[in-house]
Amino acid sequence: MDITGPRGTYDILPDKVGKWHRLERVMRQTAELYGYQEVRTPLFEHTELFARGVGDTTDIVQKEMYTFQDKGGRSLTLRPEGTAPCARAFIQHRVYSQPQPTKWYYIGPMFRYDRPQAGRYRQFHQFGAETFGSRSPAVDAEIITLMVDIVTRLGLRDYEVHLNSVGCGRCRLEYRRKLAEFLQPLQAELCDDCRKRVDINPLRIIDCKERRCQEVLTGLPVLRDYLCAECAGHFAAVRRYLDQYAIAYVLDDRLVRGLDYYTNTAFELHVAGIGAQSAVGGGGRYDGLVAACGGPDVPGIGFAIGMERLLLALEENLVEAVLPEGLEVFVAYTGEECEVVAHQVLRELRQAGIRTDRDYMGRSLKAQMKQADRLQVALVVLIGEEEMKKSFYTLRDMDTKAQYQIEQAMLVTEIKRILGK
RNA sequence: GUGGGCGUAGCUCAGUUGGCUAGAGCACCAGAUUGUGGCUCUGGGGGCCGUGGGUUCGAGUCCCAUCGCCCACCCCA
Repeated sequence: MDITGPRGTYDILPDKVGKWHRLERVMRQTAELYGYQEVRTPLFEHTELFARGVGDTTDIVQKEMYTFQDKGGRSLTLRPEGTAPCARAFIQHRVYSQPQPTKWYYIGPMFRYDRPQAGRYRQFHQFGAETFGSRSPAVDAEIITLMVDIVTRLGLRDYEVHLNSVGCGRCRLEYRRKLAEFLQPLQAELCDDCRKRVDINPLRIIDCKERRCQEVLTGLPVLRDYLCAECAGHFAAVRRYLDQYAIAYVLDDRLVRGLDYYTNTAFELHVAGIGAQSAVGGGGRYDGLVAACGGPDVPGIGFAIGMERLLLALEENLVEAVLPEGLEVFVAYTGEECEVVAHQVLRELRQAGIRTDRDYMGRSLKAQMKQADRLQVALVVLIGEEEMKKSFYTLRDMDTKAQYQIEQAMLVTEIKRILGK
């Protein structure tokens, strides 16, 4: 075998799928508890949407997108995140003309071309929630509360919520001046990336991970100190709402989102011990995004949770999986003549809503019993020559090993009775 | 894009200073008085030892390349 799945992808086989069902179920239930409704958008969009909606100075757009041309020559991109597609759908269907706010959630695969490592894949899954249409700080708090609620309901215990505010365009203008003043004499000491960022996107320098940069940057002015009165008030209100619910968080000066349409609140959910990629979730307010995508001036805020990372973090706290609906009855038979009858009985049981299977491997009766045992069925219907001759079926209880003859016409009724159906 | 580790049966792994038909456990299949499961016993199938070159009388074992996986940098979920 030399064909394998593409790099950075993986298969979720049946033995693991129960954990995913559980994740998805809790996420949906919790979001709906908060009044969010599911939205499903395409897995690919016009490349332009992400260039504008994510920002073309970001790593995502610059080097991580799966972009291709379709046969009509359009440039399309597999979605690297879920917010821009939501904004697009919000605008395209003029949802803003409905009563606001609009509260949506989504769940599904995202695609980024990046070197895989622990907790990082090229196709990965996100749960996300977005609220459009309200500037209220109570909404910021709600969205953070929802994120925390989901992970705690799933059993996550050791996590940290990081919180910051990046203000609005006006505050940042002021801050950028201060930042430029501060960086001016230090430029030569910054890393190559940061030297480029000085002009393109100076805010990104703040959270540069290069040790040298971090040393150079001690004493860097803190963005939060330059918030305008309105933004400072908004942030204070968000914090009050979080405190009211006793949602713990740590203020993080280095938590930044660099693009112009990201405003005010920014937050991330971190978990230690799942590898270098400790961010399990993150989000923030993006009051300029809808307008940037060609819509009206409608504010928004949202977050996304990386499901693979959450699963990693949950592994130790053992998530109980949703168990699949196992089989209830196995129809065993001997010989060709009985096979035809067994096939008919199989049909009748299934039509009666009883989860039933039979042998397709030409197994001996002994092997069929073994298979029935492996499948963990409660009952086996045995159809052999003797049963045929005397027109009955043998019904065996696999737990008690009790076995008795039953009139053929009574089989379905009897099985239903035993199974309590 | 950069660096490190690893690649032997379906799975988890052994495989001595390179030496005869490459092993174990689990799984799978078949038997153990011919119509019956879970335990036990016996037997069996299954491996281009990631791939391609090279060194050698001889390579799973050494060298080179390549691919893949894992981890880390960068970045993010």
